[in-house]
Amino acid sequence: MSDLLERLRGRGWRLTSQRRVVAQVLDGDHVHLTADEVHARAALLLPEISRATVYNTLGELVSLGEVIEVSTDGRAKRYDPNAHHPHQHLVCSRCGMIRDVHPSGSPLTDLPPAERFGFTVSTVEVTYRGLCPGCTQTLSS
Amino acid sequence: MSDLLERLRGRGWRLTSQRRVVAQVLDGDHVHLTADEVHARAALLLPEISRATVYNTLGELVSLGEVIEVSTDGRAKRYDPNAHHPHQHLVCSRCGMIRDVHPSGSPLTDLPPAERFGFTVSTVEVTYRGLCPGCTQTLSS
DNA sequence: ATCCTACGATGGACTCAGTCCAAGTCAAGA
DNA sequence: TCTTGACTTGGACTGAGTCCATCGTAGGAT
Ligand SMILES: [Mn+2]
Ligand SMILES: [Mn+2]
Ligand SMILES: [Zn+2]
Ligand SMILES: [Zn+2]
Repeated sequence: MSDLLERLRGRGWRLTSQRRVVAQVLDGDHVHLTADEVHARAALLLPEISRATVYNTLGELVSLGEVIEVSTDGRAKRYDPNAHHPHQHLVCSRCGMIRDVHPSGSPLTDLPPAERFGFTVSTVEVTYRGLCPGCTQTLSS
Repeated sequence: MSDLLERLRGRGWRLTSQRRVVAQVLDGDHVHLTADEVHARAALLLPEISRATVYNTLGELVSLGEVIEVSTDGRAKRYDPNAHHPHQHLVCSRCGMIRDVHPSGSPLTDLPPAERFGFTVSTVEVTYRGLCPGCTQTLSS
């Protein structure tokens, strides 16, 4: 994720320790943390980082397109650093676990012009819901 | 929507004036109201109905499958009485307006077994995002 | 028609996620 | 090293939704 820090510097960002730590926490695959989880992990590395700063930084990363905001039903939004490889999500309706998935077909073209009602359609979001292996077992035993 | 009231009676529900009024407010096509909007409209017909009752009734209707809960990003959930005709949603990212749409293709089968990671996948939700005709014009002028 | 009571309604307190703001701090250019 | 505006901080605040003790009433029983 150090290339992310490079890109941010290129955009005129001040490289504060807080921003470095948030970027570090978001590094990896299949990462879908809530803001509070990001805050908790960041605080292990930089104890006095504030919740407000985590929210600010995540918001900035989202509007730069470096992180995707995933809103799952009623719970807290999740933040996904895997923004440069388009993908969809498979969510466990019991425990909330999320996996990245890559469906075949292109959902955007599945919406015929007659069904667009004059909208300028730009993105599509597909969420598969079901039970993860662990929860399937728990509920059937 | 009187058939809805019939079905509810069949399930042992007490037909209170509050439940009747909520059912009445939810009648119609392309209805996607927030809980507070349902409350406001219900209160025109039955002034002292409480927010808690609206939430309770909506929750019950959802778990009976009579109403669908649509969670749009960070805002309040919307409640959709069009539960017996499967459909997806087209949402204006600026003003929040929602239209029902019927994409071709079946998104559920677009997820190959290899991409299911042992999940028992039961539903799929597709949200198309873009600008409605009004907002497209506003932003381009 | 009246009574009974379990189911439902009420409103106010509470939680949780997220935003806002005034004051203090510090990264980085001069 | 100095300066300054961008950034951070913690606490107050908001909005959506839940919880709960208490009260009311739908509808079956008599
Ligand atoms: Mn993802
Ligand atoms: Mn709908
Ligand atoms: Zn699970
Ligand atoms: Zn619009």
